[in-house]
Amino acid sequence: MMLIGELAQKTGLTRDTIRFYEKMGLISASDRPAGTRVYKEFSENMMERLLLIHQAKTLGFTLNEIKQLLQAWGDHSKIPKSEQVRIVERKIEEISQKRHQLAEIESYLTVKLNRLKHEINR
Amino acid sequence: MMLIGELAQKTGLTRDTIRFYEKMGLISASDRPAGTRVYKEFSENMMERLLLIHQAKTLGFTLNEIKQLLQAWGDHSKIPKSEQVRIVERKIEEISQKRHQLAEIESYLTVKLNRLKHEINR
DNA sequence: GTAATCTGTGGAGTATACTCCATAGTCAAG
DNA sequence: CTTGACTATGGAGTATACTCCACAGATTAC
Repeated sequence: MMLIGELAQKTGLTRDTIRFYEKMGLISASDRPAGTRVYKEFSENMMERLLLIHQAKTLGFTLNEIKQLLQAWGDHSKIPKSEQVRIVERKIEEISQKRHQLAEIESYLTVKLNRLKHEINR
Repeated sequence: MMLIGELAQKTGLTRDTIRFYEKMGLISASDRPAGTRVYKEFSENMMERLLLIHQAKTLGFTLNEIKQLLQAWGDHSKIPKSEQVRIVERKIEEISQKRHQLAEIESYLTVKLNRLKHEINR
């Protein structure tokens, strides 16, 4: 368990971003009393979740999409298992599509690159 | 050559989005006089470019990143060829990273999926 | 025991990428 | 020759995802 500063340092995200994600319900924290106030404590699990969120974001998923996916495997999820399976299956399908698109763009860029190199050696 | 309505219909983007991209310099148009005003005409080339832009966006690239990339192969680009090569090479590298990340997330999801299915058949 | 650094809250502000609207000119169909 | 569907421009508004700030209490290092 760790406080927000340590979590920020370990994930490379800012405290504000982490608080934003917590308010959005992407991650959860437990309360730790501190005098008249309450600090928030985060688990290793939440640290890994943050890294996953960050990765998914750079791959073009929105926070709402990610949230829906994360809810599909919370043990206390109210979503029925069969529905959870459907959500995860759909996400895997989307990922496969994205990989296909990346391959397409990559080959497109490779052609461009070879043309450029050819122009240089002329 | 076509006007914006046809381009919108063919790419699935809205006119507003296309105008926004044009103002941003992602695509270009030629002028076609129409009385006291001027309409804009777009080539097949620009249509394909829009599809590429759309694809790149769903893969997590920002419009500014895409713009930089597109500028790297404009014939009238002021960027030296050697620099163009570097830009395209870097993009290809990023794409390869993204593919790696997608593979990671996919295997993560597949594990989750199997666990869920196992829980159902219990 | 006090200064520096941490913590939370609330709210305002910013960047990106659109999206909508009002106004007004253009053009093809009947 | 008018009506309906197209076009452009300028500017306001929206959704997403942060980012920053002021304030105030908590903790650590000296």
